[in-house]
Amino acid sequence: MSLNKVQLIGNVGKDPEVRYLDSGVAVATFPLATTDRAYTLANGTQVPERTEWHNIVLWRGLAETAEKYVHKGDKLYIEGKIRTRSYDDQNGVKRYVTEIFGDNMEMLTPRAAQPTAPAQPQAASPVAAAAQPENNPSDDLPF
Amino acid sequence: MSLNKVQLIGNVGKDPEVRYLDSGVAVATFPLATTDRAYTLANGTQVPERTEWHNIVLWRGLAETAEKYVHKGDKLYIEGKIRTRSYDDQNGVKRYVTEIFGDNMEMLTPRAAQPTAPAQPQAASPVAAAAQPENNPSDDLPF
Amino acid sequence: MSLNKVQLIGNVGKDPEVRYLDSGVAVATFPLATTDRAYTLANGTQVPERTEWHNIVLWRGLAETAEKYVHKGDKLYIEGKIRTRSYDDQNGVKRYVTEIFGDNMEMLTPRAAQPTAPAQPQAASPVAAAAQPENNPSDDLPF
Amino acid sequence: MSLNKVQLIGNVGKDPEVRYLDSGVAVATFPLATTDRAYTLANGTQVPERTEWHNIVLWRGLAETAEKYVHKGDKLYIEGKIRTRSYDDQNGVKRYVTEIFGDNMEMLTPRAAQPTAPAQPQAASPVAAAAQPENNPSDDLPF
DNA sequence: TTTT
DNA sequence: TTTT
Repeated sequence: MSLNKVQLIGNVGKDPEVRYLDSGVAVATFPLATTDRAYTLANGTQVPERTEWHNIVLWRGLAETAEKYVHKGDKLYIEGKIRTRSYDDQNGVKRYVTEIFGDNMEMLTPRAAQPTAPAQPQAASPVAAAAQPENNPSDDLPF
Repeated sequence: MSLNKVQLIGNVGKDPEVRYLDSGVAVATFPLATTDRAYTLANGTQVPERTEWHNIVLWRGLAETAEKYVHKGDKLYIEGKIRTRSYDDQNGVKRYVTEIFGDNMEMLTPRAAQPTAPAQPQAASPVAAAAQPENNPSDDLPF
Repeated sequence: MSLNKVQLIGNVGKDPEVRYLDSGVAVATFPLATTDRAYTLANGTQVPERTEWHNIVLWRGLAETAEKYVHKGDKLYIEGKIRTRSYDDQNGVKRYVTEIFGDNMEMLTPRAAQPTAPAQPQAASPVAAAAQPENNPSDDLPF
Repeated sequence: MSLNKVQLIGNVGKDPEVRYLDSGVAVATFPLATTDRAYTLANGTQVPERTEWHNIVLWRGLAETAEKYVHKGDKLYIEGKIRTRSYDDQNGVKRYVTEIFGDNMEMLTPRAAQPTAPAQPQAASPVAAAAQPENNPSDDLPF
């Protein structure tokens, strides 16, 4: 009885940072920018272009794909959910950060010619992947 | 070349607060809860139910519709975009809040029998509305 | 590098028909209606309400959930992909039918009070389900 | 109480065909291909890549944008609704065709360097556009 | 602060 | 063939 879905097409602001939890689970994080075009209102007001930065978080297989194939400047499609997390800052004040937990990603930047794939029959293209059941948190994940 | 889209189905946490800007533009805000069901991982870990609260912001016609028809507890479909806004807290520290600017809303809670509509020819049902072109910010909006 | 996504909120036109393939895989089909409201154009033209019927196809776990819990008249959220299939009609003429292969479903019609669940520890609610990896076709599926 | 939404990222199969109704309203049609990757089932079955062709229909401003900027081979994001239409074939048999009425489009193929825009300050980029209220049918539209 |  |  609930839906929490986000879809973004934007540009990667920095190369992904990938860390591995003790369990071996990969987590990738990077910023993604979406930009609203400038436009002019009926009353003549000019609303300037505006860029929104999204904190993308990917897990497991998607994180590993991002580590290998996603780079600063790439255009990506990301589908996932909104997740707000709280933490205490250095002054002990509770802070909130909103992240997008991606469960589907499509790379929209054409790749340079791939090196001929060495003998990996019927392997699906690695540059896109839907979250597998393993995109579930496990004990040592912070949620 | 950009997409910033959010779709939520959830429950309204509080009656909308509606204010009117000097220009007469209505702005409605209210919290919406989406809930991920509990589930059990392959390894037996139980991940509990988790509720995410979204700060919904509606403008103009949608805000007026919300003022009239949206109530605490209602189930809603909201479509819109993610928007992060910063402000200085009472200590002058920069804070961020992420909001969902809705541009489409569908009310999913069946209404009690409506009083027979008194002579209002061809008026579309008011309980759902897509943002009109006027869902644009105007000078006195804070962005 | 591709996206084919459909999201529907509508009403079930008939109880689902469920069949089981030789492999034991369940397939459910039913029609779902979405309705565009009537509205009046700027030039005064009245565009009447219009209902679109979608052919929903669910596989495996989702089909079994539909068999148990989905009924004519229910309001559903369905997420999936568009799939066009061809067949030869009785005159040997090629015909096309477009279906929605659902991979996520949320039941939006509140259920009558459920009988108290008899001892089924930590089972997630059955009335909503995301496609599991097994929502993949198998040999004896017609695609 | 209803949602009929389609989102596609795919490649344009042919240059758009654009016609103008007597009212001056532009209508563009073209095929768009989305492709599911090949994959291998747990049981070893190989499911081959599969391409789905979608009949895209754009109206008014979007149609004019498509006429100017969309070409065979381009990658597009299209958002819209599913619409099934019937017609009688040459034998008087009723046939159905499912189309996607787009109301939002983003061009994902980077354009060659644009000729320097001749003095048109603050004009929004023309290569993307959301349907305006005028994306409504008018009397002389076939629906 | 909602709902199941 | 649903629903408001």
